[in-house]
Amino acid sequence: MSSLRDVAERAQVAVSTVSAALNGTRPVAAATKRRIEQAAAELGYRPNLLARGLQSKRTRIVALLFPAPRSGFGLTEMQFATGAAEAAKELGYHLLLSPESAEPIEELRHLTGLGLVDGVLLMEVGLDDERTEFLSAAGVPFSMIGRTREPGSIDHADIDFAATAREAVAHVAGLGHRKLALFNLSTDLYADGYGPAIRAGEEFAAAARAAGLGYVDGFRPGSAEEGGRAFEQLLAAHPDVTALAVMDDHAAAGVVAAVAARGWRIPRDLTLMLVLSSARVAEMFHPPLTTLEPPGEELGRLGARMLIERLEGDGPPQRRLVPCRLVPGGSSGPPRSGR
Amino acid sequence: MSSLRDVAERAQVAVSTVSAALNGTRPVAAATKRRIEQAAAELGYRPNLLARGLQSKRTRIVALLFPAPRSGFGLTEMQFATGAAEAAKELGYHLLLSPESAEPIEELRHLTGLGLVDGVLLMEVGLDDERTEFLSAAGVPFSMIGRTREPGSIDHADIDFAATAREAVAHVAGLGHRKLALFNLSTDLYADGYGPAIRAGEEFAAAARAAGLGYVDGFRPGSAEEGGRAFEQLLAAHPDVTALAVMDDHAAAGVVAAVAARGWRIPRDLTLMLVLSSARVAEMFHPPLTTLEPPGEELGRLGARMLIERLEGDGPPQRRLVPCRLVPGGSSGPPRSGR
DNA sequence: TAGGTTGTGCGAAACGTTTCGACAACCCCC
DNA sequence: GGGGGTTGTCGAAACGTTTCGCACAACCTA
Repeated sequence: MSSLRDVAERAQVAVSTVSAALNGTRPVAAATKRRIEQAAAELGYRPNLLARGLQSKRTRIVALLFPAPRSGFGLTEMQFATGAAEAAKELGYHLLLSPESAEPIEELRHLTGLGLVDGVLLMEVGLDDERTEFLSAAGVPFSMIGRTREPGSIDHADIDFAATAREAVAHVAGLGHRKLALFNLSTDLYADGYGPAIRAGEEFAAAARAAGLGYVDGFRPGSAEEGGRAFEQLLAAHPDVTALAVMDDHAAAGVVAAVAARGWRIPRDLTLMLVLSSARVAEMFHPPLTTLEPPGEELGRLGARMLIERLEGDGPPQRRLVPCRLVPGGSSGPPRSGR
Repeated sequence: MSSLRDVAERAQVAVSTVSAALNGTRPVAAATKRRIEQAAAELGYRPNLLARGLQSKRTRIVALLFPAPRSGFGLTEMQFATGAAEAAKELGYHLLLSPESAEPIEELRHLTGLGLVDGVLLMEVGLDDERTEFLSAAGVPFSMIGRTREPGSIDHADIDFAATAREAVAHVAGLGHRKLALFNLSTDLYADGYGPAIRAGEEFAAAARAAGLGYVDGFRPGSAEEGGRAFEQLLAAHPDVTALAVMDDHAAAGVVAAVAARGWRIPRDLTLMLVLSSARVAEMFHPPLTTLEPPGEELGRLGARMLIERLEGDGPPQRRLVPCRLVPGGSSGPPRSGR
């Protein structure tokens, strides 16, 4: 690899002049500059990021803290990573994929102590997340995909659950339904204070109320079997429910099976929506399910972008909420008439 | 951040001694060493990776080249990334997630010219892959997940298609089936010379022949609709096929629907297997499909590990082939009797 | 013509490591 | 008690940048 010195020699100038010319950090005469640029091009010069980082204290590398995949992990989490990596690249940054294990704080201390990364991007943020406190205290710039209970002045990008719920409610209300039920994520996650589970629950309730729609809540099936059982219980307790939103895709599979088992058809007898799961999964069903697809890639992009903007200069804290995209499938229809 | 100099001052020794003591790179008296270690611990010293890399020409960072997600992207690709990141971490390395775009060679030139990464991990390797030639010529260490037509002496980890096919064939043969069909990946991928598609096709044919099993090939449905149609065509042309392996998960959904449409049941009338797709997807079906699940995480781990081993010292080129894991579902049974 | 103002380029220091030759102290043994 | 070997430590150079003070010429202004 050729270095700044090689370029300087070839262009017959001092090293510092080359640096200045290439970075535009201070004025250089046009002729000199041209000579330097040509020399650099001829040598195929690339600045050494390590040397640059060592001197400038800025590596232009950010880390994405990637939790150990829990069971429900899917495409969305991958999209966070790819979206963030792409956004970083567009802005001239690099993304480090840092798996997290059981000792997140210790690892964070290690990672940030290395001087390798300028900032950190957090995903799968809990309602109360010790990592945010650590990073704040350590003075390490960071942003979140998701959010804590009180994000305060921390940059974050998250799903707009309120808008998502409104859209879902409007969708079924527009078809004439009068009563909607929500199957939330599994009890385990819910009990952990998993943000999306909590917020989706709250916002669906609020949206239904605002729309004057009947609403049933409280089921949290985490598997196909539980999904089927929950569906039967739901109908037993609330026979007038005609539309159902399901957050766990396995549970949705169970519902589909239970619907078929009782001789019903979708969407004739039930309007079924998949919430926070990807359309790719929804297409696997027959008919393909109407889906509220989380904007994984965009959230990843936004998270990375706001982190980098914070690194470059400071503005007010940013918060970006993006609603899920409603992908109509074949599982939506008017409510079943009479009984 | 405290530096080596701070530690040296506190321990009352020279900087170079601290370096030697901490890295064990040359002997240091036990007492001195203890003093140094204590000083380091008290200061919470962490070596600066940039300075270290600048000097030693080794950053202990490897890049995973991540292609722009094509349509069929799924969990497996994510597992490559997470597996590789974890393996790297265990070995004291870091993983850079580098998205690829339309100009892979130019990007590769850029990335490797920066001096930031010690080596590169390639995934989604084509049968003829220009990236391998570039990297070889540039002298950049790399390994592959997947393989080119002629991997030669390049380290790689890939699916053991032969063993996978044998296992699938043995599975259905053991149930009494006499004739098996394979629905390969979509025509687009196949025509691109997508390795897994080609190799799976070859190996299934070979395994069936070796087992004395009838075998039908040539279908490449890439969607649910195409899957259903292919299934009807298959039965029309080969009514004696009783077992079917499908590689595209959407196509599998179409097959399931077509089976139901003609009043058949799985597994009573058809044994259906999903190949190269994840069990998580297979569970979405009713009944859950028997799956040959690709060892995504392990391949990621192996790829990273063999790259790092190559960086650390050299041995003979490594090749590791790992078969898919057979996850029995409810879609396997004896062949339908008579017609 | 003297003094100030630009415009341009240079050299040296610094970032935090690793590496390597030099060297002091000590021991052993003749 | 001095030569030769061993053991442990030091200091300086180097990696490839960026940054900053300074030098020097040319030009303008009074």
